[in-house]
Amino acid sequence: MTVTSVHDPSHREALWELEDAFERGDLVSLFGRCTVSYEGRAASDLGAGDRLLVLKPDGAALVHTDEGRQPVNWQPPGSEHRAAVREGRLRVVSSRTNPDETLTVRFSAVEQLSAMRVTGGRDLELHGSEEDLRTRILERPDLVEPGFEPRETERPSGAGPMDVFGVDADGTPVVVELKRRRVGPDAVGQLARYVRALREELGVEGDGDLEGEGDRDGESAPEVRGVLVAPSVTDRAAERLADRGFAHVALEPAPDG
Amino acid sequence: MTVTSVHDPSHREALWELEDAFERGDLVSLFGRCTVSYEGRAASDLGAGDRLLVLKPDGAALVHTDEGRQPVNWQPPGSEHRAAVREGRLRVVSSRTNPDETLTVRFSAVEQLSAMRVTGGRDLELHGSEEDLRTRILERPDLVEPGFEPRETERPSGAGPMDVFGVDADGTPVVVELKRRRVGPDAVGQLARYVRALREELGVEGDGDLEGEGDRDGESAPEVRGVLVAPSVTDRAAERLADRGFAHVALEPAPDG
DNA sequence: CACTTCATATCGGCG
DNA sequence: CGCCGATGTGAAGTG
Repeated sequence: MTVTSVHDPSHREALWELEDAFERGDLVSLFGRCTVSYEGRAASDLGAGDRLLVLKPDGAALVHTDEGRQPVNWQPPGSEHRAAVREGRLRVVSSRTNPDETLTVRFSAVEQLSAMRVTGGRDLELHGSEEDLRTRILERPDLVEPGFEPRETERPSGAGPMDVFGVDADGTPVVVELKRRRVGPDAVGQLARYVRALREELGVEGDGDLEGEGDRDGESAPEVRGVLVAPSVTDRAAERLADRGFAHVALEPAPDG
Repeated sequence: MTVTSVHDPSHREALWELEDAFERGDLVSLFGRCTVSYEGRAASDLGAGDRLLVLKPDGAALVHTDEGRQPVNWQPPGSEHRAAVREGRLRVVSSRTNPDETLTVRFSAVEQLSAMRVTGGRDLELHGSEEDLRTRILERPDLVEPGFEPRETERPSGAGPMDVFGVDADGTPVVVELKRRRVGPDAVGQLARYVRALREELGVEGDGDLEGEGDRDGESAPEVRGVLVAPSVTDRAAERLADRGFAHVALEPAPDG
């Protein structure tokens, strides 16, 4: 039997089933009327109501209401689950250290408890990620611009690793920042940090990070260029790109949108 | 009866129960052997295995394995759930528009199905958020620095609303950026954007965003100051704060850690 | 709607 | 274990 299920169990029955399930390493689903409290990185309290509590053998705990993709309360993997009957209620506690945090669920009534043996694949094949975008660019560098030559991915810098480093048709160093979706100003800031770090590393004067310094329009170009590759950018991001003298290349992770 | 539960149902039985549950607006929990595919913002495939599928009346769908806080696949609230029996399997499809995306779960065998009527509170009382940190500072501005006077929260600027705007003991404008936990360089970039926008708005020359311009050490101070309030900062963030001439104030959302 | 920012973000990779 | 950045991030607030 891969699933054990009890309907409207007493707290004692529920406790036995829970402890057996923990022992077996089963995935547990508990539904009933409960209150929830959390203390750790923050603190929270949730009044009485019907919720679905999922306890995973890796230590994860999820409290779900009838709304939202996110659990209303949770505990990350690596926690330890314990159960007991106290003051006429079934108490389930999940806690961990580093950081210290504890989730406590107190059931006044359990309406359904299921313990399930889980087997089978967990490996998800995902397509359309930033890595796909990088692969696409390495295979067809001209999509960034004619004459672009990638030299290195994850190239280290004083500001962290840059997505793609290369040179343009003139041999000028180019820092490329990749985003799989439409981006805001933060991505431009990220690109700017890498460009700045590389300018310092190469001892390039550049024209700095400020707009309107006056020596960009015309002949003097920055000696390290920044290119943001993303499907699209917000207006604010576009302004900031212009300020910094960076380019935007509209490109999706996959050939079609 | 607030919970309907069936063990090892036939696909037909499961389908009836599912359709009834959708009709009633119940929360559904389905466990069994299945494959999962998604297509939308990205695309993914997941081979056969035992998983827990949760279907919420608000349109959210969650596929959970025995590991991780996050569902291995999901569909956001606002989606529409449909079920059918096709090719000897129970097929559950959840889809939405804007963006167009579809989650498909195909069960070769359903081992447990529960439909649960959910009532009761969803309102979580949370403490320790950034808003708590703001409240703390507004009540005790001296925690930022002696003589600090908050003037406005969420003050608009060309770079978006700043957390707290005020003046220091000398009457110099101060932009305060709040973070509830330890921060990296991105937070400094965010603060820098606000400071810069305010300098432009006030027509202040300032000393720019670049370090080493030479006119900071000594008499000439920036005419708009930036202060980052957070429990702690990373080394890289500290460097960047120093570059920009910004201050860090170590403070937690709540009086104790 | 789009844009921006917060989150008990979670998660993975690297040093 | 801390730092850093990606995520089909999600969710809230605002214009």
